[in-house]
Amino acid sequence: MAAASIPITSLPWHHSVSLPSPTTSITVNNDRYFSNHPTILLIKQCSNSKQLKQIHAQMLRNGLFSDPFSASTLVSAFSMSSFQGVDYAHKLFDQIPKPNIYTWNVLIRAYSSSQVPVQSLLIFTRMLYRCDQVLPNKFTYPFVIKAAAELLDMRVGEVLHGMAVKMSLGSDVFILNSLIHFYASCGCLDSAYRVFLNIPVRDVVSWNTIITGFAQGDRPDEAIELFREMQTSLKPDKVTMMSVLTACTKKLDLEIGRWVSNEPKPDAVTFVSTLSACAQVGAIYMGGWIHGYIKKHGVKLSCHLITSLIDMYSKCGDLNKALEVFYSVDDKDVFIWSAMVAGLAMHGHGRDAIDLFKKMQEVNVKPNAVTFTNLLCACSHTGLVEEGRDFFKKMQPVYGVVPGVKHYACMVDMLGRAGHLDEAIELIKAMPMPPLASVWGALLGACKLHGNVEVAEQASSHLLELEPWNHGAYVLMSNIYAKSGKWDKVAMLRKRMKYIGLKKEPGCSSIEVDASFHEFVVGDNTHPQSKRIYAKLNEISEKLKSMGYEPNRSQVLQCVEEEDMQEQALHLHSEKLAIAFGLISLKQAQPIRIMKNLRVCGDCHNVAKLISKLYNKEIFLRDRYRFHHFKAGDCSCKDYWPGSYRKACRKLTSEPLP
DNA sequence: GTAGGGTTAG
Repeated sequence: MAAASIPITSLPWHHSVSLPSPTTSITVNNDRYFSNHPTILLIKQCSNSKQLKQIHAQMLRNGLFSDPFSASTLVSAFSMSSFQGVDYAHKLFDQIPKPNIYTWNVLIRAYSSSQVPVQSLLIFTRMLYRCDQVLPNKFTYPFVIKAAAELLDMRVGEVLHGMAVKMSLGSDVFILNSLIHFYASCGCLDSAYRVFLNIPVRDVVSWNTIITGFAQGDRPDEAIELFREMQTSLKPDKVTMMSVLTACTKKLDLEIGRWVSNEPKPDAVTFVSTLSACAQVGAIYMGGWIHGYIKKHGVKLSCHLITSLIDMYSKCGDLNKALEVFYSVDDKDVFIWSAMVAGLAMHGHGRDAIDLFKKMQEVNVKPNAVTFTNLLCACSHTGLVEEGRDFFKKMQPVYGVVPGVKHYACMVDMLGRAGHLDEAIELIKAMPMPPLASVWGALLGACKLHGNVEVAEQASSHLLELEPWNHGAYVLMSNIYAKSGKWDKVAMLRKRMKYIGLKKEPGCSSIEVDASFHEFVVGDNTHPQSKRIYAKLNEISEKLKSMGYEPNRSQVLQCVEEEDMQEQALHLHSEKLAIAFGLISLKQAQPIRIMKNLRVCGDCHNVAKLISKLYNKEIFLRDRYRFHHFKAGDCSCKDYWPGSYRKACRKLTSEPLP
């Protein structure tokens, strides 16, 4: 068969595209397969249905449509786009003589989240009655159960539940999670909870689903209780926090409702738990609203509540508000002082944190272990090594606080970051307790900063021994290898990660605009305002170039070879998208507040500094470890955090010792 | 060699 060359002018990436023709074919189980990967790649690159339709026409002409794999890929591609796309996918599906289970599932999935979820169920029954040896599998059930949940059809859901069990799929966690969602949607929280309890190994989604169920079903106390229980075995994620936030809001609503009907007012405990959820997700609007409510209704400000407020404002990026609350109280206990030290620390005001610590002693409040963790953290984040060493040394003899693992981790972090790797290692060796993962993690982080491969290898092997599932360790290690050009080792690590099923946590940034959250991942184009965002990014990029800015390529630590590809990867980091969105959607006087789940990369850090100057805009960026406050071209971290440790070290050594 | 894929919130 000769290659057919057809111009598809509307495809953006080429002026003309040749569809590959099948060059080889083999027969397996009476089915003929063609080797045609390029077609599939082509389909996967399509961004709209017009392009897909053109490819479909071509496939029909050169016989590729009779290849089940190509055809099902096409159906899948159509079903991904809008509702019209699903409709078209359905028509296409009907033209396939013997669809395989994957193709069935594709269509069922597409309908399950469409405007007509009932179609999912209809196609499912069609599949059952066709009797051509295609049976539903573990991928089918989550979709049909989802459709039943959408339709709130109790009977259908129960039947599906029974079928899945009969097919020995009764312990598949995906199916069971879907069932929890189904029963909860139908208002049968007890059935949902029973399913939840029967899951052999519960994952984050299981917990999230049941927590959400209770939160939305007006049983917020149970939701919050489950959230507490969850934390003993699993790390909550973004979805968990949103669900907990819902639960807290509900609780507050219920409390207010009860208060209106002359029952006891919402108490401080309610506010403490709600504020803590706000702090964790960075919901400053909601947090501020609660603070307003507290003031308006004269809720008694206990030390606990004050601590929560300070913590919330600090973690949401409003240090001034946190300080305002702090100074408005006369009688402060050790928790309030410690929270304020932590707030100053995470915003990079190490000196102020130390001053506060001194003031605390002047008024005779005795520091505890938490105070010292925060204090050492402050020293570490600002590079105050001498001070940190001194406090650590005095902890036990002067203040009577025995250093714990956390304090050692802080010290290792501080020393390592400042370049004293040997001293950090000596400290680990001298630890009276076994070093936990946090200690090795700190050492590994320092190795990344200083490009020390040998120590990094040791640290990561200790870390992975303790936490084999820690993908952060793999990513750090592979970045260290990449930085020193050891691409073979990078490849080996990626292979191993894949082998044990670990995935890199995708970078994700969120921004709160008028009380609603907007999230971005790398290269995200799913936001409704996506076009405007990218236009803004281009504008920024032009302006920065004219200022003489060059992207910092060492930040792209994947094996990307082409130069402009690298620039693109940098260009599309989630924090940049969020900043661009902030620029177009906030008023001039409003600062941009962004939260990132990972650490900010050096290039984004530079760009943020430049943008703060260029657009005269304050930017608060909370990353995994701390805050960066960008203003007039500078950052509150004084560049000590991401990459420029040398500068900070030089600054340190030139300063007189205390 | 003949593959691929799922659940939770707003």
